[in-house]
Amino acid sequence: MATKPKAEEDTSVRKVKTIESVRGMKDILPDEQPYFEYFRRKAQEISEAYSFGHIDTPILEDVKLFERTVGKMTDIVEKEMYVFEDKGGQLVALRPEATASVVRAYINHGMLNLPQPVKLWYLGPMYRYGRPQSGRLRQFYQYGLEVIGGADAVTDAQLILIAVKLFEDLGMKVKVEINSIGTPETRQTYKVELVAFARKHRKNLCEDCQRRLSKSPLRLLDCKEEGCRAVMKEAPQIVDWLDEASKEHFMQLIEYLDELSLPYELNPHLVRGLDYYTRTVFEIVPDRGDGAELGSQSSLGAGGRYDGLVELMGGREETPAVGFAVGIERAVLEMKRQEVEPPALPAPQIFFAQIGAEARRIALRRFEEIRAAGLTAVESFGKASLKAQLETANRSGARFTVILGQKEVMDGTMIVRDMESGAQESIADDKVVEYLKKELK
RNA sequence: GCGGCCAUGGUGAAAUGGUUAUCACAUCGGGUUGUGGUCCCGGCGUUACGGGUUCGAUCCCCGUUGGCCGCCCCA
Repeated sequence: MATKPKAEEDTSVRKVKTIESVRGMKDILPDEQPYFEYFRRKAQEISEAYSFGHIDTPILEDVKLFERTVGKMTDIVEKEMYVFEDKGGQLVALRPEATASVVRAYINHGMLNLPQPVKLWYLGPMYRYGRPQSGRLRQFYQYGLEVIGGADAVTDAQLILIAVKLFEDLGMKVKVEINSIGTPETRQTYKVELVAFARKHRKNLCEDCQRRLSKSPLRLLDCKEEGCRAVMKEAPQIVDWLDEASKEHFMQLIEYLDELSLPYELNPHLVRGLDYYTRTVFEIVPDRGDGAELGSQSSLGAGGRYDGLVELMGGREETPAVGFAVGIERAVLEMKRQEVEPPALPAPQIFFAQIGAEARRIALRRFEEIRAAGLTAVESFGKASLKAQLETANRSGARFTVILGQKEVMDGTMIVRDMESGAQESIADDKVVEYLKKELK
């Protein structure tokens, strides 16, 4: 007892420094989880409804996996990948996307011997080391679907339909933009053509586009500068350079979409940043009505066909595939913007309050009995005063509060309080569950 | 990776080169014996971190870190 603390010493004690989360990584707290859970639930429902199998792949992969698939020269691999050497000296990467892993799994597990096409869905965190912004984090969640082993445009059409339906199921308004970028070969010849065209108008292009000319000419197409847009309007369009088969495929896709009465926008300027895409590419963007300006991180989901990827990875030749992925944080941001309310958990039926040590001990057991009877119940056993407990009960929205105090323990009763009217009744403790069930009907 | 804006309690704000940094909401506790949604009272911050200028800095300067916006890129 005799210690006499609180002297000069105490004031000199330095507070321990807090540790912040790592840049671009954020906590998703309970009050935001309803949005994420709502998304996850709807994503799982639709995946299962269209008979996709669930797959989880490792977060860590061999660096070569992404260099080979996403493309060594892409920004994602070149600048944005978390790469490090593990203790065994292997170069590993935090996955920046999941398609490569899914295809690897398809090959590794001999899924080519399964009935084709193989349909898989996944959901999990991805990692890209970029400058964080709203809608762009270094760790972010993606949900995606892959259909491997299906060549027909009907597959593309159905996948686009699923993508749109998912957002509609979530109560959101979205638009879909589509384009075809043909094969790597046709893309190459088109690039040459496009560069030739752009050079002729070089003086009208912005500084960035001057650079893009040599670095990533396809990006000229979606520059937002007015001058560039004017020039690009006249530019050759990739659809006119498609090989016959790709053109045919694209036409079929459009027919299927028309058949589905699924609205879409042809966007000849839509291109993709990952090397593996072929033919169909599409993007899901919010539909906020009357040409409202969309921010730069507005794309909610994107996908396309990647016919060459399986072979590139060492799988069987000519295994066509399509897929798409959704950025869940972006979807959540857009849900909030469109004022979509995720379903809230229903309020509990019962709050259980106790007064005194003896009552608390028994309360613990009685509480389990109530739950076992199928009623939803909450408590705050850590609180002592009845006042504090009733405050908590009130906030919980519980319909009834069951009160067990010293007196009730002696009588073998419990008090049941109707939280709306404030009316209370004393009930024999073996009749309480029955009573509550009747009242809650 | 480049450019710009910003940084005050859990949240949203206010204030000043100088005694105990203001308010609201949230939260916790209390308003005597076991009772909520109203009311009253109280607790909760070394003004992001580090350095500098100054007799003195939350306020001025520099750096760091983080957030936001645009670019790049992408989901």
